[in-house]
Amino acid sequence: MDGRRARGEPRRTALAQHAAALASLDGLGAVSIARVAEAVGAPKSSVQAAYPSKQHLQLAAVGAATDTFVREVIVPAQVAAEGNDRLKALVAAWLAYVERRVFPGGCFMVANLAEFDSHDGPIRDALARGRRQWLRTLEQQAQIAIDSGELDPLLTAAQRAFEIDALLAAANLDRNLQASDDALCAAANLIELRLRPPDLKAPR
Amino acid sequence: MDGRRARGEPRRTALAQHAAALASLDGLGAVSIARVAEAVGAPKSSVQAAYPSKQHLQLAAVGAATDTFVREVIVPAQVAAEGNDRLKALVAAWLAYVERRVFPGGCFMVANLAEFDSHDGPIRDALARGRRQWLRTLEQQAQIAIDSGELDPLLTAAQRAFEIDALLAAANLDRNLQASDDALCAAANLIELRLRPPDLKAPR
DNA sequence: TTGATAACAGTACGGCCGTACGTACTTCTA
DNA sequence: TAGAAGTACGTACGGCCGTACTGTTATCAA
Repeated sequence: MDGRRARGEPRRTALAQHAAALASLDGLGAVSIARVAEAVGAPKSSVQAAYPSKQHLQLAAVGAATDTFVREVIVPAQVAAEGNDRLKALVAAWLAYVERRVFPGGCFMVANLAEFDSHDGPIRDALARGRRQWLRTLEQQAQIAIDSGELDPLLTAAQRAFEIDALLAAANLDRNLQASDDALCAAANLIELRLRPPDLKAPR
Repeated sequence: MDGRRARGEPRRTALAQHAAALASLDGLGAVSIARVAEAVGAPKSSVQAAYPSKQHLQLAAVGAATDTFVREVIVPAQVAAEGNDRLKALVAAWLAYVERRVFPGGCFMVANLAEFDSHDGPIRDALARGRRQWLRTLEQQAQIAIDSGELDPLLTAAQRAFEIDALLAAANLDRNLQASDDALCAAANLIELRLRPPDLKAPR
């Protein structure tokens, strides 16, 4: 335990969180050392003291956003039973995390993946890793739901995960474009329909 | 007809197309006058002569991309009969347009909507307008398919359009992340499943 | 023919950015 | 106790960018 390093850590996490918030609005590319410094009320050189380069700061922002995502979406859904209930809980937690504006620009991942999907490098790797973990979480629960007969086996677990993520990302986009939460409700309804058990496929 | 203005138009369209290509890779925000000028081998001041400001150039890039999208996706699908066939043709044309790398970074709209969905202004408006047109095109054909019994009325036409667009956008993302066209095939399979007529819902 | 207009090219200025240093103070280590 | 390491701040430099300004040439209208 090094008190010298520990002393600077609160500032580092504050910087990373502010950087993540900025990135959710303007994209990681627009996160400059000067803007983050201004956001926390510190001189530019202090930010540089905490993170040796811009890329380090960007990576820290991705890390902070990933932690936030786990805390706000993954963890709350753990109270639900595995399978379809957990799947629906993950969806509900995701929509709530976007609606609550944990990040001012909606979902951090959705906002930044499109920007870096064509640039290889550590930032894209970090973003892609987070996305894969999220998809795997969905896929695991979908597999359980399929195995237990809660979900129609017409679609594989991977397809279920892909579909849910795609609908959520599109809902995030429409919410930001329309400046209204209606898109989130619409997506919730649509996903609910898609997650109905096989025997409810034709309700009447 | 003014020959002076007509003389400069090829250069303007060339600039807009190069700008759109750059934007599909790095985002519209990273499209600088200097980079576009270098891409076409002209001095910076010539680009400024063609477009009075950076924003005009960005708007022209959106316009050029919209035209390209219509030419490469909307028009080719018009040969299919209206309804489910047209819907499948639109999906196939979209996937082909991404796979052929008409834009080097995949779909121009997907790449830039996330960047501007939180910044109001003329650029966001232009992007949102293109998106709404695309969704309306899908919705119209979905409505025809529903009315003629080709699609399960469990989902509304708007939900069908939203779902198809979401799956395509996610496919574009995965294609870029994995640098492989498998994601496009997977999305094609999934959408094909989701567009099956009602009597094929349970094939066995 | 003359003057206006527009396509081009060159130059220059101010702004923001990332980064490299230099410095003072605190904390751990040898 | 001396030195290394980390935080924090100030300053300065070079680079890229957007834009303004000037000038040249070609076209159209009067």
